[in-house]
Amino acid sequence: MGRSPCCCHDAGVKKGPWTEEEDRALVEHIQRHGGHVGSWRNLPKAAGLNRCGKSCRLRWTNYLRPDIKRGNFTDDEESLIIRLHAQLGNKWSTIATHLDGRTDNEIKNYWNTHIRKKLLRMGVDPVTHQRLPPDDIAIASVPGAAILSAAASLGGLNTALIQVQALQLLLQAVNGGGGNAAAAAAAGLIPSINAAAADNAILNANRRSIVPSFQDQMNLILSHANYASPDHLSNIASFAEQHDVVVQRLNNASSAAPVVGGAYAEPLAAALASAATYPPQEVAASADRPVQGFAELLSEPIGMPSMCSLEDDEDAFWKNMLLESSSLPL
DNA sequence: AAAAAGTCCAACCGCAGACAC
DNA sequence: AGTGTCTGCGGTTGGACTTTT
Repeated sequence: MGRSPCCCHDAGVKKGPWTEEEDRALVEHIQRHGGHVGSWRNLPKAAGLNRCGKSCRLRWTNYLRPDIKRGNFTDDEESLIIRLHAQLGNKWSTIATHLDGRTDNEIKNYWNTHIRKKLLRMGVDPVTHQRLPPDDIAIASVPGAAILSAAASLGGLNTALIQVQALQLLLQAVNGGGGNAAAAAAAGLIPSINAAAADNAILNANRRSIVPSFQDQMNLILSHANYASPDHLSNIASFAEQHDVVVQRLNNASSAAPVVGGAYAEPLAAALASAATYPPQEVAASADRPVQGFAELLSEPIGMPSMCSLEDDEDAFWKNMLLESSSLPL
């Protein structure tokens, strides 16, 4: 109901950084009242502070509260913030309720100063969580070494995002959308993919997960690349459906030995080379195609999925990828 | 060593929902 | 139903600090 007159506009009310004495007065006042503030508007006078009630509330909730956790954000916290932001947008206070001891202000600052820039470096729009258009990031023209370097610079960012990025680039190349340049760019990601796969293997080794592993997703993509044309792939490139296929495969062959990191380089390079020189070689017998039916089910080709969109249940691949990495409930 | 540029984050601003009267 | 007050929220700012030139 409109804006209220605020004591902050009163002449003589102090603004700016808080002194130790002011902090002490505020904390002691709140402690004297058993941690209950009552009316923020009346608090400054009662506590002997020449501050506006609003300023006192902010100081308490963002800095002086005893349950506040200081220090750097962990990788898990960072991953959770990204996931929650994809789901909630700039609802910092809601996001803060999922992170013990972190304030909305702190999370907002961390997003704007760290995460946002990391996502942009990865070619991900921090607002929509979708990949930026190729014109914006010119990914196909970036040498493989530069992509690898960029991936390495991600530092603490959870490996799940590297995996997501790698898979998207790979699919783009395998689908033939980027031609030779895209294939070459994706090939440059092989070392990053291997590193991410190794990380993922470590993650999965510590728990029995029914979520498709990164290796399984890679194997599925490779299997597509080896027998299917780009046109065919464009029809079956729904991650939600790939997810179903992978789950089915896992159920059918749960004892299969996992593929470890370094094993990808050779078959992946071959697959990319094949995709880049479409039309491809001999197409395998249709009976061997696990996703043969999808092309018939879909009336129109499906484009690349939205990156990290957690609101869309059809994008179970992204959701599971991130859930797996954070192992935290929604 | 010093100036300029960039980064970080505590604190402020103003809007709007909830609630009391 | 209308109005005033309180509180919470998200966007923005400004100054301290760090890095680069």
